[in-house]
This record gives sequence, structure tokens and C-alpha cells, in this order.
Amino acid sequence: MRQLDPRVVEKRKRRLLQWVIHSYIKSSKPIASQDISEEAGLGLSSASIRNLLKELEDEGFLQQPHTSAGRIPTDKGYRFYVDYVTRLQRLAAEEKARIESEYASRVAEMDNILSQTSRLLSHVSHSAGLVLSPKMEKQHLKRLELIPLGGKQVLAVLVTQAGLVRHWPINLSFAPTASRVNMLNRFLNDHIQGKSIQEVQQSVEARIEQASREIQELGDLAGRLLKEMADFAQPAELYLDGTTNILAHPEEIGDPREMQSLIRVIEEKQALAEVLQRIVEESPEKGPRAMVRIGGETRRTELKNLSLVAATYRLNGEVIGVLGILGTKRMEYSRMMSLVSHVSEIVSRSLEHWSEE
Amino acid sequence: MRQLDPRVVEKRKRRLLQWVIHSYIKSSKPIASQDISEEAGLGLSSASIRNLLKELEDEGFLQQPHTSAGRIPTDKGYRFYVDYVTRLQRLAAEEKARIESEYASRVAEMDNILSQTSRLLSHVSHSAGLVLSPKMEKQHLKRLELIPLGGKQVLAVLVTQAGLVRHWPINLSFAPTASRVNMLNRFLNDHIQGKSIQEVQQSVEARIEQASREIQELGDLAGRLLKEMADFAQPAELYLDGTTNILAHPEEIGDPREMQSLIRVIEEKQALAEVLQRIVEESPEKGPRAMVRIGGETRRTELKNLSLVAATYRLNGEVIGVLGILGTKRMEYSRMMSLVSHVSEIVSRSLEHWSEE
DNA sequence: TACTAGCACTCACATATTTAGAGTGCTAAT
DNA sequence: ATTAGCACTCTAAATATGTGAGTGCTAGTA
Repeated sequence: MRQLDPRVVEKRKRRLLQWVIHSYIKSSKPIASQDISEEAGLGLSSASIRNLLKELEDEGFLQQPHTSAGRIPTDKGYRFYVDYVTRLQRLAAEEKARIESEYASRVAEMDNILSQTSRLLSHVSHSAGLVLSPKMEKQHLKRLELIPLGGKQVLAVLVTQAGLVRHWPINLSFAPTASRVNMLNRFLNDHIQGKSIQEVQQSVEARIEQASREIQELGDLAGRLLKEMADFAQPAELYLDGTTNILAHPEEIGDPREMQSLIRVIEEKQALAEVLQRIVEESPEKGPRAMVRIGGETRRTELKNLSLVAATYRLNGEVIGVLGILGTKRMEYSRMMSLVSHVSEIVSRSLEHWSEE
Repeated sequence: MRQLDPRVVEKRKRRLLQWVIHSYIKSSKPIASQDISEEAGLGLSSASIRNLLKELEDEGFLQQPHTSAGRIPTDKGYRFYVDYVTRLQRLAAEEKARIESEYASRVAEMDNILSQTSRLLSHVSHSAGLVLSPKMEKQHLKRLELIPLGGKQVLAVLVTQAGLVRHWPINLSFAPTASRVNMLNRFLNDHIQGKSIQEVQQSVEARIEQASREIQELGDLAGRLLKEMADFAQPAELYLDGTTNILAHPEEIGDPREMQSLIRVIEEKQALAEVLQRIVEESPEKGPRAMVRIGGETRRTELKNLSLVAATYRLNGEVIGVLGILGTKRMEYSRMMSLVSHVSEIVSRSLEHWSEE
């Protein structure tokens, strides 16, 4: 037999690797050379397959749980697999319908969309669903209103252009009259419109100086308001649902000690939020294409047994947050990537819709 | 030896049962007659203890996992134990301090208090923490304000006397002027103050009839507002945190199939919310005394492996919600009861504080 | 009558021992 | 370049064996 083109050989190896990982994801059992020979349709005997598997193992794509077991993917293997999964899986019609209807029914404000989205993702994926809200401080303000609650109390309500709403109570040292509050509202809204919180903090402070010469208490209140606003604006919120889905299959988690570590990951949203925040910041504006972080790729050992599928969502073309799912490494990447990017698309659209109107 | 007073005998039996259950909770191992004889200080030999244990088993308080094992409590046993635990355990000083500081630092609105509380309960108890919010429809209104967002959008913000805040967006068919919105705000607030949502729905509708003759669109808006308000007001919200704590110890959960059922419980907040809602409704006004539901006592088979420790919280003397923890049956009831009733007390106090000011 | 010592018995659990077979790596043949 | 064939390794399941924990019961004692 004459020598084969090396490119053909390489291509075959890739197909093999694909097939192995795909089967492993479906069956959760190590894949043996014989199965491949019989089912993969490569037209090679198990012995030849074994040779190829050996090579793939040496190259770090596969590994054996023990000497006489089939192969399972390494992180590098999964990575290869994911990078070559170009054809995203079509979502089942019913799932698609469900997703659409979820958003069609109630295009409420952003907060609702985000928390609903995280729940939705978790249900459809049977993994944990997560959504990182936009950072408040980067948001541009639409409206800041004080609502008098009687007595010395007022409620501050802040609405951003994206449709995020935050509210917090303020106890004053005096009982403001309705007209005072009105005046302050007008003053504030005249000056904050379209600015970010950071900007407001600076630009308004100067104006207050000036205004407070006229009306003493008004200045006090406004100053205080701004200070608390800053306090409040800090964290990007992480909506996380369905974490128990990850723990649902103890057999997936070899070591029971792993369990503990998984739980720690989940309970400490902080760390997760940071990983996600980094994604937002590093993300190019390009599209809703889902990205995948496999096991240790996040550099966080806590996540070494999990994979993250995430996509950013945008408002006015700008990336403002990220959403996705978190599950075991042995997940249906193709389907999850479809799901996540589809949802991110819808969320972006909903937000545009909201902020235009 | 002359015959013993039967009352003395009974008392001793109770003490024995207490001791057994207490030790089991601490050690998580079935309790043997010998251990009791040596450590419980009853001054009886293991043989005598065995006789007593037999009786207690016949009476349904204890059971054996298998023939030659020690005893563990039945639900009935736990019930007995809990009913006789009158002396609540003092919380550790540091925990107490932590709890206090948590509330001292930020007496924000009710929504915040509730979600923070559920997190707190979960952390301190190492179980799931839960808080059922008051039913919106029963709440009395303090304020209902429309905030114009520019264009045809307004944001409705509703504040109840208890300090619950809800907000939702409304898309109008026309762009309202600032003065129109002002007018409507005044109109609404004049008529809703102190009424419950249910009442408002009825009493205001009549007034709108009248008012809308004067200003057409105003009536439209108000009507729409009230309708959406009703939609919105339906569910009592359930804050649930730290559910993974329950799953943290797989060894506690004998059967891995149990795991699945546990997860289902947790994911379906609905069922849990109903159980809690019933507690609110059946609860007498009396005090913050913690109540305990052991295993199947809730009549819900999903909960048969868990116990619930809960206490109601009040506003102006009226029971408006419930909070507590959910964990395995083998929990430190005494400590949990202290914790829950203490927290319920603080929450009630915080709410009073808020609504007075 | 109230309690206890003592013993036979049961059963889970831990520890070997065996067996079966799954799957490999290598070699020799094509 | 590929494959048949075989020796080898290692797991997982099945079986055997021993040990000790803990009981129930009986007969005996204060």
C-alpha cells in the first residue's frame, strides 16, 4: 500500500478524537477501541484505533482512568472538541418555544429579566444558570427620584438607562415638605440625566455647593444621597439558580471530598462573580457567540471539575453583562452553546426594546 | 426491694429517651445500651437499659436500623424530644454578636432585611435558611408613585407600610407631561393611603369613574395601573438560601435516590412556600416561639427526611410572615430554636422600628 | 419485685480471595 | 499501513471469612 498523505492522517485523527469525546459525553463511560472500530465508521480495526489512541494520549488529549480502561478526554481534549464544534445544535422546538414565550409574556424591567433568565437557563440546561448584572457604576442614569414616605423618611429610587432599578430608604433629620422634595427632584434630574454614577458624583458636587447656599437642608440631603448612592452602586449582582442540579448526580463526582469543594464554589458567589466580571471586561464587542471555560482554564482550582458556558449581552452595542450556565465538564457543549448564545441574543434584544421605547 | 412509684419509673424513661436522642444528634451513630449505662448516669446496667429501650421501641419512640444495632429516634421520638426541650440553648456570644451587628449596620427596607435574614440563617445554622415575605395583597399601602421615564414610559413604585417596595414599568399609549403625572400621583396617594390592595381595587375604581370624566387619559392610566398592580401582588415571596448545606453531607442521606427527592424539594419553592404560608395563617398571635415540624409532620412526603424550625415575625402585633431553617432531622433543635426565635424577634423589632419612624 | 450477669444469637462491616472480562500494548503476519 | 492474535494488567463483582457490636432472653440475686 502506498504511503498516505499526512494531512489525511491528521484529519482522521481529529475525527477520531471528536467521536471519542462525543461518545463519552453521551455515555459517561470510558470509550474502548473496539466500540470505536465498530461504531465510528472509520473503517479501521480496533488495533489500529489503539495506535491512534495512544498517540492522542501522548499528545495530551485523552487519558485512561486506569490501565485497562477506555479513554476519557482531558481538559485539553474537551478544549479541542469545543473549538471544533462549529455547528451549533438546534434547540428542540419545544424548548425554543418555551424560551420565546418566557420573554414574550413579560418584558418587565431589567432586574426581572435578569433573574428570570437565570432561572430559565438553569431549567433548560439542567445545570446551574447564572447571570451577572451590569455594574451599576458604569450605568448611565435616567432618573433619580425621591418619594416622601411621611415623617422624616424618603425613598430614593434610581433608574438607569438600561432599565435597572435600585431603591433604598433614607432617614432625614427633618420632615421635608412635598414642595421641597419636588424641588430637589427637579434639581437632581436636571443634572444627572445621561451621566454615569461616577460622573454625577463629581459634577453634581460642585453644583450642590452652589445650590446649598440657597437652601441649606436641600444641600445636606443631596450630598447624603450621593454618598449613599455610591455605597450602593458597588457590586455587580450575580443571579445564580439551580445550583443543586450540579450536585444531582453524585456518581459524576468521584470523590465525596469533591462535593465539599463544589459546595464551597457555589456558596461563594463572590469568586464566581469575579470570573464572570473578567469575561465581561475582556470580551470584544463581537457577537453573542458563546465562550467556554473548561475545568482549570479559569485558573481557579475550585472550578477544576466544572465547565462554564457563557455569552455576553449588550445594550446599544456595548457589552454590559454576561450570562451562562455552569455544569460538569461532561456536558453537551454544543447544545449548551446554542442555548446560551440564543438566550443572550434574546436578552440583548429585550433590553434594546426596553431602552428605546 | 419494694415496689417503685410508677411515676418515678416513667420519669426515668423520659430522661433515658432524652439522653438517647441527644447523643444521637451529637454523634450521628446509633446509641447502644452499654454507652447509656456508662455515660448517662442513670445508675442502671446495660441489661436494664435494654429492657427500657425495648419498651420505648414498642411505644414507637425509637427504632433499630438493623437487629444488632443501637437505637435511633423515630419521628415520634424527635417530637417528644423537641416538646420537652424547654430550655433553649444560649447562642454562642460570637454568633449573637454577629447577628446583632448584621441588623444594626443596615436597617434598610424590608426587602433587604428579608433576603439578608435568609442568608444569615443559613450561615449560622449550616442548614438552608428561609424567609417567607408578607403577602402583598394583605399589606397596607403607604405610597404609590409614578416616575416618568421619558417618552411613553413610567415606572410605578409601590411602598407598603411595612416597608416592602415593588416596582414595575408601564408603557403608555401617550407621552404624559410632568404635570399630568404629578396630578395623578396626588390623586392616587390621596386615595390609597393606609388601604390594602384589595380595598384599593374596589374603592378607587368608583372614584376613577368620576375623575375620568374630567381627564380622560388619566382615568385610563389609573385603571391600568390598578389592574397590573393586582397581577403583581399575588405571590408571597420565598427567600431561600444555603440549600446546598443540606446536601453537604451525603453520608447523612442514606439512599442516593433520596438525594434526588431532596433536590426536587429545594427546586420547587412553591411547595415549600405553601407549607410556610399555612404556618402563617394558622399561627396564633402569641410570641416568637419557634415551632418545629419533623419529617412527615408536614404531610408532605417530599419533606419526610427533613425538619423545619420556624417562627413567625410580626408587624404591629400582627403576624405577617415566617422565617426559619430547613435541615436534616438530626439537627441541634435546641440551638436552632433559639436561633430562629431570636432572629424572628429581631426582625420584628426592625420592622416596627422602620414603620414607626 | 427490680435489677443484673451471662450467654447465645444475629447481623453489619471489614478484610481477604477468587473469578471474569474488559481493554490494552506489543509482535508478527499481511 | 494495517491487522490478527495473544499475553498481560487491572477493575469490578462475587464469594468467603472473621470479628465485634449489640441485642434478647433466662436464670439468678438483693
